[in-house]
Amino acid sequence: MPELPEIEVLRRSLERRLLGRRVVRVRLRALALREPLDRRALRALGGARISALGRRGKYLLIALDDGRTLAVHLGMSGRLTLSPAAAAPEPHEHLAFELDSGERLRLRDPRRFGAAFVVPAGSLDDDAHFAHLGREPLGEPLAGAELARLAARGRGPVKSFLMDGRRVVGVGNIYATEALFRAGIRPDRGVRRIGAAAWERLARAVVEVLEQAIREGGTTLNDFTDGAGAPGEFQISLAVYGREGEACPRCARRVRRIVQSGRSSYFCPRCQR
DNA sequence: CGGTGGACCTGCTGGC
DNA sequence: TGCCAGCAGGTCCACC
Repeated sequence: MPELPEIEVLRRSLERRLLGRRVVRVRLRALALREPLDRRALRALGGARISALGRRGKYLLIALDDGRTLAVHLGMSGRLTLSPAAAAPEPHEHLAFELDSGERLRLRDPRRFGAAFVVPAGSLDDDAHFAHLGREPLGEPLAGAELARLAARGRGPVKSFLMDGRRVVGVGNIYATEALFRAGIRPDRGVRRIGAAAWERLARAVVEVLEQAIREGGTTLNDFTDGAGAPGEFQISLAVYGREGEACPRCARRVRRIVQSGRSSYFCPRCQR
């Protein structure tokens, strides 16, 4: 479900309401998400105060004032919301943190592809979850030459390359698809057959599509919301993702769908080569 | 080393 | 109306 823009929207929406809050109590209702939950380490967050909210790729990083970090990944179906502690647990609410504000930060995840774990003080860079993650595409904006360099020893289709978190983080199926449309590149084109100009267009398209999606509150296809429960609006701006058979917004040709590595790709056969 | 395909889960939808 | 195949925003690992 959530790619970089959704996690960034979530981070910003939770930041104001979580900073300075103390964790009063930790509630665990599941043994594992995509990996076992470390009950002892999670429970031991009780008493700590939240000092910062960060993000690395698709991981939300909740920093505590003693240096520990609570890392949360939403997988495909995860949601993280803040609501009054008195409200009953919601379906698939596997993990929750009661705060001194009288609210509860709730992690729901029907498919349990997400993750939640505690990173000890000072070891964020060493943690195996983050060790091999690639470059953040925003901040210092991604450049075409850099994409070309990252792909230099690779083969295979450009869409798989874009979605490979060891190269560039945060770009999933929706935003890889949309960036390729904006850059005019077919998702099944091999990285070996992409020239400098196309890499430049692609780098710019990735940055633009991610930034626009953040501005528009993320993409809500089914159930994404920010920390307050508000849906995003970028789904209105999707040019081709999920639009098989519809008219290309640029040339009105029918959008095609193909399957690559088991994932759907959508593209315009006229605008993308 | 790099790339692919399957596994991990539950829930919803669309076609019959 | 009801059932079920197919599909879903991600990641990891075994295998070639």
